[in-house]
Amino acid sequence: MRYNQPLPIATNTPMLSFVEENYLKAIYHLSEAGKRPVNTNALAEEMKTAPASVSDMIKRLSEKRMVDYQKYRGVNISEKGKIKALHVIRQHRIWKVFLVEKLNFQWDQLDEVAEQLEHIKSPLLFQRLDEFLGFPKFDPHGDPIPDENGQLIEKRKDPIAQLPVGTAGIVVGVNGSSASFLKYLDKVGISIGTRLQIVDRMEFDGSVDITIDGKKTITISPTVAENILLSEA
Amino acid sequence: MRYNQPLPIATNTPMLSFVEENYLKAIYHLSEAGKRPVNTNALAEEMKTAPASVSDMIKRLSEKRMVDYQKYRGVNISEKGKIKALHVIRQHRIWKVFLVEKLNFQWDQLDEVAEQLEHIKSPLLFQRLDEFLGFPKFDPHGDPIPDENGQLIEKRKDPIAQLPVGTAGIVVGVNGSSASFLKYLDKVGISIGTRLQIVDRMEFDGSVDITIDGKKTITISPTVAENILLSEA
DNA sequence: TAAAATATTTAGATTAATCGAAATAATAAT
DNA sequence: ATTATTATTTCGATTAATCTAAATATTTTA
Repeated sequence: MRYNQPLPIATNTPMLSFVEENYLKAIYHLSEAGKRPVNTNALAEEMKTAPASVSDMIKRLSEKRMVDYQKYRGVNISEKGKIKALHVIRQHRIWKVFLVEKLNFQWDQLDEVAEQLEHIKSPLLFQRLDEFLGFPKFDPHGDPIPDENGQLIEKRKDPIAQLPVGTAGIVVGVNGSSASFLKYLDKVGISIGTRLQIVDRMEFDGSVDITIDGKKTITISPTVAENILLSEA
Repeated sequence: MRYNQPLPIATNTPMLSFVEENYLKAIYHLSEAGKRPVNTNALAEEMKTAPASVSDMIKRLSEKRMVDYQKYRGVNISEKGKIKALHVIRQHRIWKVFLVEKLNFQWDQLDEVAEQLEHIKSPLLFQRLDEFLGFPKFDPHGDPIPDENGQLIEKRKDPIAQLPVGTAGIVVGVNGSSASFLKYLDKVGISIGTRLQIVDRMEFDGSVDITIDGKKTITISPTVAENILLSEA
């Protein structure tokens, strides 16, 4: 079926269908995680589709030089494919920032919508949206947002619980997404981008005292400390 | 090809593909404009597709009870189809407001992107977006935004040039979209939602004096008066 | 009202994406 | 080094959307 998608703006990389983009994203993620060729079954699992479908699609992506593929040998993403994938990931993460910061979405409502929005074709839209959001570097899960060229400044992100007393950093994400946890963070004034400093740790239970934005100091439970991710800054 | 679209949230109206939605929108618009059955050729023209494709698609939409159709007799949108169409139109216009108000898009860059965004499936997204934008009633072209139920409060919108002296109203749109015209409007402080009053009209050339937001009064040329649309309020 | 012109539909093909079942290759186990 | 197991690919079909060319209707015009 034809997509009625607008024509490519800049045809440096050829236009891919939504589905092709999703495969590329999955291949990228799986090869980052597992390192070395992605096997058909894993991809089928990830894409919730039959292995036969994966074989078909991989063949087509290979013809488009988006992946390197040899029969029975699994698939590796190509340089072109990587750029494409990072492009989609960039758009996905930018939308997530928008949904959380501007529309007050909760963590667990994000992906369903972002997975649709990420495929919108409009460089202008993303430039403007990026600007509107203040050029965010991390999405609400603390994952880094690649730049237009697919450059991705990977920074360590560690739970407060694993950092030494004295460490200062920016909140770049949280683990989990329970509504009550997010409400708690909201109440104490912590969100993505908030600057925290670890001022003390109680040895007997792992509670931590933190200073928020250099203003008030509060004590957080070990569980909370485990679930707030900081990045040096 | 399958869409990988998310499953329908509320399955009161069945899930339609992007393309089906676009046809419905076109049928709705054409039947509003021309009144009475939409003929195949007109639809083919509107959809930039072959008449044969239109026949095929109409048959499918008819099976889904989205249109009433009899061979060689043209097609009428059904009640179900109308609701669907208005839904898409609502989403299109809400996005347009967002693009102009938040991302500073120009009038002529709007439709290309809005036509992609309008098909996103997420009631929550549109609730929140609507709220974020302050529940706008008109899009940047002055077209009314249907509510969630497809109710559409049609209001007259007339060029200033055609309204009598003394009339007050809200700017609900503009004709045309030249960059320089928009820049001019911006300079004099007129945008969607601005309240204007017509205080005088020069008979010899049709220039009009208007008061902007009850504050300053300026004179606009007949051309400008022709291209600013007011709605009573 | 019959012929000419126009509009619409059918028929047969094509492409993207999918699937299940059968065939084949690779890997693990004896 | 065979055999058994598992992974992967091929084959044949299906669905949505499209197309061109040919066949029918409808409408217009003489």
